[in-house]
Amino acid sequence: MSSKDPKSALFTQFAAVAKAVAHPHRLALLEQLAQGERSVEVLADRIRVSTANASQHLQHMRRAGFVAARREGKFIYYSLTDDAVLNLLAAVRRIAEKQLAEVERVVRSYFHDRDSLEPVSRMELVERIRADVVTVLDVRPEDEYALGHLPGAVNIQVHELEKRIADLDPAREIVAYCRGPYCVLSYEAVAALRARGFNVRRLEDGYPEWRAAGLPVETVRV
Amino acid sequence: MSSKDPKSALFTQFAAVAKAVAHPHRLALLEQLAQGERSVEVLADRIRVSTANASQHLQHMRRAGFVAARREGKFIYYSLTDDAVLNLLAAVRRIAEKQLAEVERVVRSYFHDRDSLEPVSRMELVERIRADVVTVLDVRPEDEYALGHLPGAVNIQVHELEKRIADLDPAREIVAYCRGPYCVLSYEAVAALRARGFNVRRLEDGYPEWRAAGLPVETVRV
DNA sequence: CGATCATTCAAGGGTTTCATTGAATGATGT
DNA sequence: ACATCATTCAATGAAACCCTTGAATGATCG
Repeated sequence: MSSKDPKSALFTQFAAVAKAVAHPHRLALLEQLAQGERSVEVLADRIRVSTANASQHLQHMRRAGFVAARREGKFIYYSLTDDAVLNLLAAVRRIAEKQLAEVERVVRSYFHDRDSLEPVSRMELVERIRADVVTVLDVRPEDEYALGHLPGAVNIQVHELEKRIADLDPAREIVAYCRGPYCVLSYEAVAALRARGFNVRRLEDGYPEWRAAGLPVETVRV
Repeated sequence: MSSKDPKSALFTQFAAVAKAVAHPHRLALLEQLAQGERSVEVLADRIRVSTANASQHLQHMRRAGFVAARREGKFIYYSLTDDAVLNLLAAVRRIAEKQLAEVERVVRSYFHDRDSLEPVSRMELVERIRADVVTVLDVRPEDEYALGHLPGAVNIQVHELEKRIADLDPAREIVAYCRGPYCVLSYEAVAALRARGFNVRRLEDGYPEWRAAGLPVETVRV
């Protein structure tokens, strides 16, 4: 490792960083961690892998400096150490979107008819929140909402939309958001609410990108 | 591959993109390609691997959409398909610099005393070129210079500096640049010229970053 | 056409990575 | 102290990756 010439030693280090994001499970873990701190068990459960497996991947990323572990009681909470990791993920996504036909295909078949949903940009949403002309809808699970959400956002999960439809003002435009650009939940919410006649659009990205952009967030007090 | 659920299919695609940069040789190839088009043999020679091996890595990256191949005569020239790849590399570098102590150590021991060299930012150099108060010095090999260089740059390689020292005006400040932030050549040039009493600094990045930033470049006519 | 050269292909063996399993660790609560 | 629970460790086998070697391809040139 350090017996090679310095130039290739550097490339070896850079490659180690890239390897840390070069596995589907690790990307899934990072997406979860971008929402906030999580215990190993919760993470393993969310991405549907065994606890031991999740633990191994997390340690791999800890060695690369991507995540940090904190013990509290009998749980160990992992979190991102640096928002630069989000930039790396964004760079990977951008290339994948542009260059892999396969991604386009998957996205289209999964997020049916993406274009018709006309996503709202972050800046546009900032304006509309200030002008108080939109209802911001957070469709993530309650615990993620509690760890942080957009200012004034209402938290209703997709499967509860029908039950709590009365909480939404049909006269106001709604902007729904979720975990990130590839999170399904907000697509589903938009589809469901449109079927009910609401004027609703998606935010282009999700909560982590909003926070990383330095825009204000709220948390639920415990 | 496509039998899995769409979410993990997406992550698999993203991981494939990351894997394309997750090997030291591939990173080295990309650094070379960032300078411009190159044939397989030249690339293999530059990074000191066998032709077959270089060919394999190049094909790996072609499958990922990073590079394109063009046949001309009996040579096949590879080139970057997209400047977004440079963003990805920059994101990897930034994380490595920030989080891997090892990188810092290697950089320090190799690029002795980096800080004392006070790099010049791109914007600062643009100003100084416009004011015509600097000599811009390109220390890369002649063929890379020919493919593209900063406006008005003089091309002198490090091993020829002594011979051509008369070509440089000792009264003007010199800004040296090279292939990229981790290219040794410009460090060596700065050290050599300082020893001769010149007022000389490095450009913070290199030619590829300059071009990717949309700044003007010149090429040598054939 | 036949020779030559750059590149790619195909097969091999060696190494690394990955998921699973069951045991070990370390903190909590009785 | 003992039982419990979350996490990590260690070992195993399977799969993926990587480099080398030698043959195949496809273009140029005599």
